Amino acid sequence: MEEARRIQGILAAQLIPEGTLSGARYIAGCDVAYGAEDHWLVAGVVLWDMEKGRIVESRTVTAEVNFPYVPGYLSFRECPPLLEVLSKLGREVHAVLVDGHGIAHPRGLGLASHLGLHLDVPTVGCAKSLLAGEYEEPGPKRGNVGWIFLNGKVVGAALRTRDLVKPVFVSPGNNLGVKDSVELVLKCCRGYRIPEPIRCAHLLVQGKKREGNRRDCEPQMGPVEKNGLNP
DNA sequence: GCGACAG
DNA sequence: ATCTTGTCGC
Repeated sequence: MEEARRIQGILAAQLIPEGTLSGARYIAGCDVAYGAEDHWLVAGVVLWDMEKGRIVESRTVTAEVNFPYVPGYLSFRECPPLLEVLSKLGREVHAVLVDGHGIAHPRGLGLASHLGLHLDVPTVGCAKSLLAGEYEEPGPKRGNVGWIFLNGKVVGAALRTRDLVKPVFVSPGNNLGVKDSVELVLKCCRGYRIPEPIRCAHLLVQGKKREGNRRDCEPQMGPVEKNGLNP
């Protein structure tokens, strides 16, 4: 693990803290679901069309788990499968949203950042809880933000994506700034706390995991809206 | 040493 | 993350 930590230091220095999203239409959202005993996983990606507000493509990949879950080292576990599934997208991708942190990380290299160094588009981390630093409680309304501070710097924001609902923690991965990252996540939220691309990717991998997990063809009728696609 | 700790 | 159904509230 010391080796991984050393690598994070080297890679973090290569991050680009700025970029643009002008004209960004296709946003990829990705997530990972784990099988029994943490032996295998399902990585999935969904391409969200900002213009039409719907999914235009989705892919999944099943693989073996090759790294343990250790807080602060999530990227070594999820980057490989996520990069593979992302490479399967046929259409162009303008930005990537991922379940986890970007630079709001102990050593400045969260999953979104590590992933971003392998891609050529802006990446943004959107986590459900804080990993490092401290944050100011945002106001109660949708769109309200409270900055996340780490080592005296603003590395992200606690964003209220719905009135009176717990905020999500947004931080740039690579090739984008804090403000634009927050703006993108908010624009992707459609009535739920989690931005649509990531929420759909989550439903996608959960569904994939279940069908690969069941033996017979039992009548499956789930609450998963239309198989996790186009809400 | 003690507490924290993405998914 | 995962084990898991219905239920209370905005």
